[in-house]
Amino acid sequence: MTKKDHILECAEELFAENGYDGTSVRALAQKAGVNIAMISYYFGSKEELFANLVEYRVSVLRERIQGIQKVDASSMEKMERLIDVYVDRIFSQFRFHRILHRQISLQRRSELNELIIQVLMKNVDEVRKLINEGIESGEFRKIDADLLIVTLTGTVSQLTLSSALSSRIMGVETEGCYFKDDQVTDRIKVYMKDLVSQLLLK
Amino acid sequence: MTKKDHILECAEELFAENGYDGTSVRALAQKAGVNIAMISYYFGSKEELFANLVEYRVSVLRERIQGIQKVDASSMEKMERLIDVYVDRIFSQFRFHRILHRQISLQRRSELNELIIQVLMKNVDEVRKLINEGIESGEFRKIDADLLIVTLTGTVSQLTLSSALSSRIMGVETEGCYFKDDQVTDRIKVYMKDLVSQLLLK
DNA sequence: GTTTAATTTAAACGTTTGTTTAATTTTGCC
DNA sequence: GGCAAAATTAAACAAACGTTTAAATTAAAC
Repeated sequence: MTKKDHILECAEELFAENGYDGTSVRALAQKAGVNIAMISYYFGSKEELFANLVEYRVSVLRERIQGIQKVDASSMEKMERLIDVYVDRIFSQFRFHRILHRQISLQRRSELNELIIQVLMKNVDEVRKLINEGIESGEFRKIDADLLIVTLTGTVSQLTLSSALSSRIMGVETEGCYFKDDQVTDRIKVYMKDLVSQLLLK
Repeated sequence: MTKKDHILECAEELFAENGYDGTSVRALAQKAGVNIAMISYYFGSKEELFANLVEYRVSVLRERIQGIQKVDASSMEKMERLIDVYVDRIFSQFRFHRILHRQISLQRRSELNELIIQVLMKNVDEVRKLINEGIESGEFRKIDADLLIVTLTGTVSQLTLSSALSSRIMGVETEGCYFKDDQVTDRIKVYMKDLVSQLLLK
């Protein structure tokens, strides 16, 4: 891992903990064990570092979902596979996911936010296609596919973003974080698969 | 409205837009049209102002839900009423809701975060009681009530927090914000009622 | 081994931050 | 009207911010 990547990893951790504005360049340099000038040297500015972090992570975002589409299976089987992939992926990159959604939760419109939304919408379109195919083939009942996507992403986002609250709701102790507890992630997957089958199957 | 309240309203707006760390005391004073020293004069510090804002808003949080419990109705009717109340309430205070969840999405544990979670958990407990009563009476099928709550709050949070994304998903133009569009809120309520009935009824 | 470029450093840059001061104006009360 | 309390002001505070500089060190190339 290059030093540049190391700085990005540290930035990811600090941004997730304290937010973008709450993280100073000095604190980042100290955590990464580099001189403060190295941030400007590598990235130009703090904001460019952030943009770099987004690009650093989103490149793998879409491929997984597209992989599901290609498999020859029923729409419900695809949906279940989607849930496995989605939950695993978000949970394994929960820090980045947290930063991403904290950023777009700011109302101010920036180019960075536009970029983030564009990337996420590509994934949304993939999922919507999957749901609508199920509806058109008659396998699924008619449902507001848009809002179902909001529910699926919203549920997972709630679990990752507000983990301090969610762990209390679920009654699981969160030494470290529950994302890495297989028992908990299984519980979430089982629940979400039950959710989509109840909502989609006739 | 007192001047103090006026400052809190302005703070709510700025915090929702730029985040807590992203909002300077000077910018707040300017928006509120008061001298910068008035913030310290009224609240002591920026952080105390934030705590004051939380208390300013959460006092009405619980009463509405508790009101539903007292009505003599079926569990499903209560759930539907809950959705109406919850969606209306969050949407009417979407700025505050945004600030609240942005705050607890920070991993650092502060007394303020503990306070927020405690308040929110009281509401969670009310809803869980409602669901579990329906299950015990046999009206509802057995379901992971904890995660259903995560889904309900997560869906609404996704709609309010990431409104720029959600509006794109739903395909609604968001001149101003869609929270005030009755047609959209109705669509959301209809969807959520369908969701709970599909998930809870046998 | 010398030279050139890349990397790293300590120090300082000018702003902006949250907060405080001390003087001034406004308000309410007798 | 006079007086004490409350409200408001402009100015300044030290500290922290993101960024830049120019010198020192390391690495690579010939």
